Order: sequence, then C-alpha cells, then structure tokens
Amino acid sequence: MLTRIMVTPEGNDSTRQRILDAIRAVPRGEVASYGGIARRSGLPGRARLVARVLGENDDADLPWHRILRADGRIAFAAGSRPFREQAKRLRAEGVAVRNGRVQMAEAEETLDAAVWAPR
DNA sequence: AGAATGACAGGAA
DNA sequence: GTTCCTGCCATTC
Repeated sequence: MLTRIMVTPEGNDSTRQRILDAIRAVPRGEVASYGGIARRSGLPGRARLVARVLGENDDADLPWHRILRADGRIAFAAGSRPFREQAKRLRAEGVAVRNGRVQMAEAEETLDAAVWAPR
C-alpha cells in the first residue's frame, strides 16, 4: 500500500544501520560524540537518536564505550555500573578518563581526519 | 492530544 | 572552568 511506503520516516532499520556503522568506524583509542556520530551518519541534529539506538543495541562487538557527550563527559550517571564499565574500557584502550570525562577536542579532530581525510 | 522522558547540544550566566 | 536553561527528536504515558 502506498500509505505504508510514504509514512516510513527514518526509524527504519537502514537508518539504525548507518548509525551503527559510524560507531564501528571509530578507531580503538579514539572517541566520538553522539552528535558527531549523528552528523557522520547523515543525520545532523539527531544526537538523541544515536543515544536511543545505542541503548537498544545488543551487539557485544559494538564499541559503545567510545561514544561520549559533546563535552567529553560519559553520558551515564556518575558512579553507576555502566559508567564505571565505560571508564574502564576507555582506559583499557589508553584513553585518559578524568572525573568521568576525557579531553576530546583533539580526539574529535584526529577522528575526523581518520574518517574523512582523503589521504 | 498534551506532558513527560532521555546514553544530547549549544549558548548563556 | 562550571552549572543552568532552552531547543531538539523520537517514544511512551
């Protein structure tokens, strides 16, 4: 039916797939923001969608721990179980985590270069 | 239909 | 440097 085709917004699986791919593209030892992933997925301004997809994800191989808020803070409540787990995984990759946050200004640029730079 | 919620972001204070 | 407030998007009550 036409209605069915026309109504499909973006909550479909292909959109989620693009987001997951962008997350998988983040190199080990690097980090990215929710908004950054959204932008690279062709979905500027939909950081919260990225967060939702991550929350519903069940793939153990997905590097979910490399995704932080734009200011470098871990998105989970400080001290919570997932919060500690994320900090642990990041440090395991050599990422400095200080008071639940990392300096990601440089990391973002480095990442952009790694992902987008032609050379 | 209106309000509340959340792994967000950006700018103001 | 931080904390606060507003805007956003999608989903759930």
